[in-house]
Amino acid sequence: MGTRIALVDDDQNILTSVSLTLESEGFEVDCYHDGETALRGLGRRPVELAVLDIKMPRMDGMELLQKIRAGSSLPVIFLTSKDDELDEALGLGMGADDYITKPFSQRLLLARIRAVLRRASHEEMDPTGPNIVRQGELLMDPDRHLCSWKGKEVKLTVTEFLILQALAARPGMVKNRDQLMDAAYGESIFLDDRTIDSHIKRLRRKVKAQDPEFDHIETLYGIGYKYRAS
Amino acid sequence: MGTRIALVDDDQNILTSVSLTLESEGFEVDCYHDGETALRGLGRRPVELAVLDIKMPRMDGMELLQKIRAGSSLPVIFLTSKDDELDEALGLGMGADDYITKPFSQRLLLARIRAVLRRASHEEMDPTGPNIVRQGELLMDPDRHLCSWKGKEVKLTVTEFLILQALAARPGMVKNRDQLMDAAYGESIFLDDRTIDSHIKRLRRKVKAQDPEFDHIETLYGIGYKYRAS
DNA sequence: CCGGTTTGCGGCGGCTTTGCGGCAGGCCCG
DNA sequence: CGGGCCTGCCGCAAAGCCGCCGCAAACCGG
Repeated sequence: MGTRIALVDDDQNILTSVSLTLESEGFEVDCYHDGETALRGLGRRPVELAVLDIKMPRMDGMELLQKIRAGSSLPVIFLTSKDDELDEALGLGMGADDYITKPFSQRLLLARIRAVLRRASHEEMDPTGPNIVRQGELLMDPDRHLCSWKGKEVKLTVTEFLILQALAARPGMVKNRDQLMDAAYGESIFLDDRTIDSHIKRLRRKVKAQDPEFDHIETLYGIGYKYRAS
Repeated sequence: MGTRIALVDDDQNILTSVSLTLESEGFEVDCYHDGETALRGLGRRPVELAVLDIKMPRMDGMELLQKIRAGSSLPVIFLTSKDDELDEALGLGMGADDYITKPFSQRLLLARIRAVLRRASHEEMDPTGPNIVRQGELLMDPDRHLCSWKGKEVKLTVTEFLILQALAARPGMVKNRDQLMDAAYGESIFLDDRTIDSHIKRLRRKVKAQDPEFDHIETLYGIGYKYRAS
């Protein structure tokens, strides 16, 4: 008998197509149209993983996740609409294990489901999970190379991404240019210190393009930079 | 038997979800709803790490931390709401070992807990810990280049920071100008003694800008300076 | 109380660090 | 091969920092 999965979405199309796919892969699927019925259903028929749409009538995914998490550590994958603010992916911060943006391929969903299940089963030895950085309004997902400020996407190059990540992962902590260099490139590479300044310049410019108020990348004269928590 | 962790938060949701996660990871968890009961409980059942919400009824995390620190070096991780003020981040200055802003993923919390525990266990042999200075209302955290008086940030330059640190690290102890020079720059540099006076001048001015009453940097005529404990 | 010494403090010139526009080489992709 | 992006660096201007000066006030021993 296959692994049981709960699927919660108010879109009947998704419900049927996804459940067909999953069943053809040997999973057993419980479908729900909204959060409230899902919550009741989950009480009666426990599952090993839940796939939740974020936007739903009566009780949305976020709220449902909280209620679920109040009583168990059930693995959860979120479905988010592309044009839902990226912000919603913050659900990850709420304790979801992964998320997928619509539209998505069945193949991708399957891969994610299997990955989450794998992680859940031997959790201690495989701490490889989505390594989301969330600092106030800043959201970074290295796995998908996604970065957003106040829900609006900020397109960063790899180097910029790594530097911002290094800063935001430890808000308040001062990083000198060498440390940022190490974060961006491996250790032991020789470049002008001031190259970091250039990246900081471009970083600030890009985020400010979304929000002129942004000023969380602080300069410490003679020391380096730090990310100021909100 | 797993490592014992105390979890203190007034939000039942967090209490249950976090404790479930931690227990599934092999930790043993003691839950408390507020600081007062936590303090009593900690006396009866010692733990190896405490996770505290900053905002709580009856006795908040900050106060609890102080009471804990009065009698032990128990590792502490703070939970902060994202809209708590900067001041809260200073909880670190109060001697917390790390902090996480809500909402947070279970995964992140786990990672931080393990990191703090790892650091704590290695601490005896590796004195490279956070080197926080706390003297009454004065807080200094070199890693974050953070200095605050009565919760208000005081922006210092590197030299000023080093000098104040040298003074405040040993309150009451007199330092002559050469000693302060050594603290600020390495040893063996030749500068006019009176340069120190300039830094002291600017230091006093900056702290007084936050609190005109401040007078803890004392002059010892013909000898040097000392930091007077509150 | 007096004179010499020490300190507080405003200010200033020079040096260092940073912000930022710009540019040219490199890489990737069509 | 051509165009577009990324990137490292340069150079200038602005900002920040620091050491020192000079004067007035504070201090202290006699």
